[in-house]
Amino acid sequence: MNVEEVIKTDRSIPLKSRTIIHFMLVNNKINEEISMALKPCDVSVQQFNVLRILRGQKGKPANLSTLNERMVTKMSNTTRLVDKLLAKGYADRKTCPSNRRKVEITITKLGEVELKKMDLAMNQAERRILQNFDQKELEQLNILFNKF
Amino acid sequence: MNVEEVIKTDRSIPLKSRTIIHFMLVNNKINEEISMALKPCDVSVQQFNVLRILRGQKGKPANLSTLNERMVTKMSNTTRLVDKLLAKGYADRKTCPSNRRKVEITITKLGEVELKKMDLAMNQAERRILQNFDQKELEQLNILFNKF
DNA sequence: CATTTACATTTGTATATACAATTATTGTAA
DNA sequence: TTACAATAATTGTATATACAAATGTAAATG
Repeated sequence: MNVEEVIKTDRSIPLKSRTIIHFMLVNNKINEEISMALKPCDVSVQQFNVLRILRGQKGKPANLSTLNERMVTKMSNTTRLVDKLLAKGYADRKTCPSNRRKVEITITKLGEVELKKMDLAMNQAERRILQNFDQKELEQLNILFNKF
Repeated sequence: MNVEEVIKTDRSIPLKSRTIIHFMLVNNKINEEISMALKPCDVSVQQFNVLRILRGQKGKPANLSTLNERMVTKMSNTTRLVDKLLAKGYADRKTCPSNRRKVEITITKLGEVELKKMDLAMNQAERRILQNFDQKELEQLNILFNKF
């Protein structure tokens, strides 16, 4: 992927600007791959993400603030995101008996079954996205990402 | 930035998955910085991007498909994006005389003045985002990004 | 030269997201 | 124990984005 070629410019871009633009271009590609992979499962990346968190709870219910805290991309409306999962029957929501301000969200059996399929699709997408990287380069990437 | 800490998990994540999640976390941070930087200028990243392209045309008008082609993040509605720039008086739009299907978009004097301010804000954001990187690391990043 | 096809942009519509305001519940201090 | 503040979630609203359909213009074809 050549930056100058993709955005069709013939001028040279300062290294810092170029790095940011380059990053954004990669981001577009990754998003495309992932949403394409999850499309047959009929969930968004965010929904997939929340399901994974719920599964990680191992039965222990999660409330909205916990979900928000653990989400990769925080968004201002976790309520409505969970609404979608309820509508699909992938999650269950009830008010917390000990503190009725809170809410208890769990993944359903169906949610777990579907999540397995999503995992598969996601793994394939990850392999496609990172197909040109060897182990050492991936580690290098992670080290560099730590500096952000 | 430690992935496991940010998403609050205690399990170890496979390297490929970790890389993707790490990337997304960095993306969030970059987006936050940039939209914060551009907020006082009252434009979105996309609008800023289009203004830069228009300036790059050096007077030569651009049509919508050209803009779309050169935008870092392609989006399905360049018409309405340009509408916003017109409303702010940053751009000008007229139908192309030689081919009335096309449209000629140019940056206005005011647009150029404001874009200068945005450049400044953007440069500061870029410096903040990349403050922990030295020249060599930036080059390394760009090389690795090429592999996506 | 009438008809079809291709092109460039715009509009409609559904969904997503950001941000602020509101509701409901609990905790706390006078 | 009443009033006030803090917490947790929900709702309203404005804006953003994705995707498809529609509009208007030009080119090509018979």
